[in-house]
Amino acid sequence: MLLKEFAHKLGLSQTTVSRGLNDYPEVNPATRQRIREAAAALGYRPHASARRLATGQAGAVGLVLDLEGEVHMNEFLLGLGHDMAEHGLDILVSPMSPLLDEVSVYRRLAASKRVDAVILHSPTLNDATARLLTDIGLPFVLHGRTDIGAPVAWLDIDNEGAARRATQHLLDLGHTRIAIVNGRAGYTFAEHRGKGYRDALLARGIRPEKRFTTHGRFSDEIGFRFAQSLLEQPGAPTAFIAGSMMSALGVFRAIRAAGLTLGREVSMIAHDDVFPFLNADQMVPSLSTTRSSIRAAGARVAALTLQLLAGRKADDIHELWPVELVLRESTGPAPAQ
Amino acid sequence: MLLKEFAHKLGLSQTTVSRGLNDYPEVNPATRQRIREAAAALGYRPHASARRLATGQAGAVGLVLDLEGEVHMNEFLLGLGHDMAEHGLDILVSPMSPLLDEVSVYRRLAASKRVDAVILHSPTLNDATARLLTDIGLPFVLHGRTDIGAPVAWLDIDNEGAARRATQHLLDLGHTRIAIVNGRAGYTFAEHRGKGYRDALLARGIRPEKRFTTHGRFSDEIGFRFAQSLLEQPGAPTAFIAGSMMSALGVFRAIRAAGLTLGREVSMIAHDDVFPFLNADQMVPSLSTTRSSIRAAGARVAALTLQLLAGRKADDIHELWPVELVLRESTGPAPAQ
DNA sequence: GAAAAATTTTACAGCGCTTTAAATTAGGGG
DNA sequence: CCCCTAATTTAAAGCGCTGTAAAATTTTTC
Repeated sequence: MLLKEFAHKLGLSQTTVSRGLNDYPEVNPATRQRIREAAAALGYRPHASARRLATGQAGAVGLVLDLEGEVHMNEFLLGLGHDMAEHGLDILVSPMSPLLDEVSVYRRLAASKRVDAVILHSPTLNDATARLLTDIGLPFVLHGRTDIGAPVAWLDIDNEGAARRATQHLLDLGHTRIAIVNGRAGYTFAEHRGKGYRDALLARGIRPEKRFTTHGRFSDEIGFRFAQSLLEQPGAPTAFIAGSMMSALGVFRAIRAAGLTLGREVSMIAHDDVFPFLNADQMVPSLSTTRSSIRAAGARVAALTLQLLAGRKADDIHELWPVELVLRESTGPAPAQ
Repeated sequence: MLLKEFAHKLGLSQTTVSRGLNDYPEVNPATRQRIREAAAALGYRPHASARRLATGQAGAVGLVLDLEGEVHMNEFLLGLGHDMAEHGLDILVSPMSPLLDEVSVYRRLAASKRVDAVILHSPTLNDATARLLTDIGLPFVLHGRTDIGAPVAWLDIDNEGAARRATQHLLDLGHTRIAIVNGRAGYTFAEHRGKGYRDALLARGIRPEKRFTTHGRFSDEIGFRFAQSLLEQPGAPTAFIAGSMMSALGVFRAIRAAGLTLGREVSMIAHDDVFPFLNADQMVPSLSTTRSSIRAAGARVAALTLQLLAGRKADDIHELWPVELVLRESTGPAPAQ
């Protein structure tokens, strides 16, 4: 049904109906009520494209995803969804494939005014995409952080602090050879975690060994290979920090394959983004983790995006979330030499 | 930049430029070429909303996702993305949250003409959403199958055949007590798998035992609990069929926890949707699987959706993909009594 | 070089909505 | 009961593009 017909049925002009639905103050409350009810009853909804053309707003936010080997996006999306739906904003997803050029994807979104803002994730320390969007003038909210010498709205978790605390805790337990399965080099979260890890070691006078760090996408396989190769070396680590639950599974597998027991001969702390299908608490032994809900982050990013669109300055939108350290059975005192 | 300005720069009329970009035959090839190049060089893109309003096409497909505990969607999206991007179609994702009502989400998409079609996944045997969309008249392509007594465009994998062959293979190896971690009851894929499993057993004169089947969302935890409880019972199963790699992880963990060896005392075949972060081939022992790439399915669903929008009859769009059985180390002869 | 075909242009009517400006109605005060 | 102001409602002008119609121009054909 179109506005014309709907308004006619109500015996009102199109203008009044439109205003009634769009919270214009000059509409008689009783009239507004009547319009609202009729819209719900008859299922009238303004034609999205017409509305967008008239208002000049796209009514959508973009999400350009590099999903290859990505496991977090589901949860993030789940968080994002509710607020966006509530405000009538569409989420427009552009999965990147190796064949697509990221720059042109963004330029297309911007030039054709398909989105009002974009949500960015997994930035590098000096993120090219963030710079591009700044140049284009397309507003964006970053899940993570980057330093591009320009105002950026962001929400990030304290990866550095999380890694530092995890490392400190392992040190407190007497571990001195601690290995870390980190994310891909260059990405802010991975660099921050690396810094927290190294700083904690250095603070205790331990020089980080290069062989104790690996970088890569989070997968069972990479965790397994890294841990397996280390565990068969002399001077093997007695503790691992895993960047994700996926890597933790692999490390766990390698520990077991080496005939060792997690929580006794070898300790591990994993970073847990809180996936419903992989529960650190339910594992045997249960897994100590640095925990931060990526779903909650998604929900908050949605709210921040709405604020950005409502006019709040990007420079004013910065949130750093603390990460909790949850100790369970996978961490124990370092074995005696 | 708007059409008016762009056309002016080219010294052409808006009509010619519009036609040039939209493949009208009456445009001189040389002119068309010039328009194309200028558009690329100057970054001109028609205003999406204006175009949509004028053409009456939404230029987008909807994806209403129940992401809770869902792990497949990433891969599916990745498959979907390329073709959609190539045809300039947006993917509009509506993550469902418990607070949102699915019916109203679809009605909203339809009434406001936000999408030209919808992609549905994980249907039940007689899917309410499919019926709703049929009633509303919103075209859709189903990833999976349902029987609603009306034409439905679908692409599905042969879940029944996959489960049957997996079960048969285990029977061939001498297993008679075979347990299955199935998906949520009522969902077509789970029912089909259940049927394949039971038929294979019955064909060998074995009555399926109720305790050997569990239904639920795919997670490490459910696999673990189910397998653990069965393995400590008398007459424990000697083989498992896991509905997903996630459940397989849990079953594997329970087998190990029971002091048994996968591939020797206990066999397992898992269904593998081919996730980059969880590789059946790389596990120790490597996992026998029924395999079907969900990413490939996504890519094909995109193509089918485009065909549907191009006018192909829904009734004419049915694809059933075979599932391959890949034998690796996790399956072996049933242990002697 | 005229006729026919191909290409481009002008002109404009929408697409369905929002929003500005103008008109109408209602509410008070005198 | 009329006038003035405030509260509501309405008519009409876009938003930027596509697509139809008809005229104008260029190119091709014989």
